[in-house]
Amino acid sequence: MIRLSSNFFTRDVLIVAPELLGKIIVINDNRGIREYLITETEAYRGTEDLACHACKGRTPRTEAMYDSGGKIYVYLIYGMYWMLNFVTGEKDHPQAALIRSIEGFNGPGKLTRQLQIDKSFYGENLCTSDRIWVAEKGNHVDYITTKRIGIDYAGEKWNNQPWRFVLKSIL
DNA sequence: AGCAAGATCGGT
DNA sequence: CCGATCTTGCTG
Repeated sequence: MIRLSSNFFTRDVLIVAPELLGKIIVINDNRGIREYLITETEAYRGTEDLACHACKGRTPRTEAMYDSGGKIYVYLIYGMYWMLNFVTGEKDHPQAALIRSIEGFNGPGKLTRQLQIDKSFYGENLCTSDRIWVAEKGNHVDYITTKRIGIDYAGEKWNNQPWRFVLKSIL
């Protein structure tokens, strides 16, 4: 398996988010080295996207999304769940792919509990970190797209973008 | 300083 | 359907 480098992540999130399907998140921590297959992602794209946190402007919380692709953007939601995002695109073009599911763990809050992801991963570089990275096996995947989950507040236009990507099968 | 909201989840 | 639980960002 080969670790994905920054040239994978610095492309547009609408390219990167679906391409993350079938890739492997590798975690190296006190429980050893573990591998998890990515099965579901969502794209959050720029200040125009009213579902993207960056639409509210640049704040300390969203700062990581303004970095160049390949960093980690994590935040706590509902006081309980860490959301794991991979920053994509060029510097100062805030975008991120939310990792919604990994094989065996459906749901963005459940997978971070399994991976032991928390605030300490904020800004971490997936291309150089020794505790988390993304690898590929070189297989092709089949997937479907749907609208994104849990963003009704963003209004009809953004709620209806087909920016959720779900792995159907590995070819 | 106070407050409202939230890219969720599990139990009624 | 509803509550848990707490950080963030906005208002005053």
